[in-house]
Amino acid sequence: MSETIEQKCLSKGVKLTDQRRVIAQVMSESTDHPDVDELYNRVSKIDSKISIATVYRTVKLFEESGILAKHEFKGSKARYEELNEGHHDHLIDIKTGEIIEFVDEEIESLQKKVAEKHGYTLVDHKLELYGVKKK
Amino acid sequence: MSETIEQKCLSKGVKLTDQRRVIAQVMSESTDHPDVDELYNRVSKIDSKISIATVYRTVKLFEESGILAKHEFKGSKARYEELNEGHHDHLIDIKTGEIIEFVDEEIESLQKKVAEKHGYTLVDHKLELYGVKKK
DNA sequence: GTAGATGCAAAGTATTTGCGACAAG
DNA sequence: CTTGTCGCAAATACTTTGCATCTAC
Repeated sequence: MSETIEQKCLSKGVKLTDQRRVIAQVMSESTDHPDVDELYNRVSKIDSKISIATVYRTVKLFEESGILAKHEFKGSKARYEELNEGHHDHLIDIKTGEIIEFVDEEIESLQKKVAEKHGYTLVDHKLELYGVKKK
Repeated sequence: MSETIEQKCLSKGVKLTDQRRVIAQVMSESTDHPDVDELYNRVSKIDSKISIATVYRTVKLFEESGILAKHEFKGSKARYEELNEGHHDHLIDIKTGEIIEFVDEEIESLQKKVAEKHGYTLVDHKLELYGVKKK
């Protein structure tokens, strides 16, 4: 098991409050990719006094601190997931909305190569595959 | 030179109006990837009576008809570009916002392979590279 | 002639922010 | 103590929509 979100906050100098601890806990326990509304719902069950403004402020802060990753999949709201060492991309089922995570080293290295070819150093990338389940 | 947007509308059964013709013309002449506001500005210079609601309605219609492609690059507004046969992905300069188009067949086929491996048929994908210019 | 398009302003979403009260370090 | 955070409600940004009118086919 790697560092918890709380530990990451400490090591990155992000002040911990009760609200942030609850949000961190909920994100850690989420295996899906909740949007802010959904996250707010889950957080509210633990502490109903936390406002949605705080949830917005916190996910933004965590994102800027490299603790959470924000995804804006096709035409839907922003969704978040915990960022761990293992980078991965997403395959989205366009029928069900299910999200599958995957890693493909070959694609990763080709991306770097493409950027280099155009005189750029690759800093970040986004790869989303949209598909339908084969019968 | 390939089909104009007007021709595409005709072949796809999209009714042509003066407003749509102006929007089509502006998009054809744009070599960048304008957002709705910018498109509205350009369109207004030709016909100042066209409303922004019509611009929104038209880009949506054109997108659904496969005439325009909508992109939602990191944290910015939706941007549009004309869709031609040649599919391509984007390399975005994170310093200047400049957008470079590229095609890499190898990555394309690997994407299909990844989807297949997970039991999916690839329907669509999004690949964005973010980089900084090398000195 | 009729179904669909337009302009306008009002209504929706998603997200951010000003401010006074409050809490972490 | 002091700086940053919180909750609240209002504000903002982007996009959609109801309705009366108009237009392409």
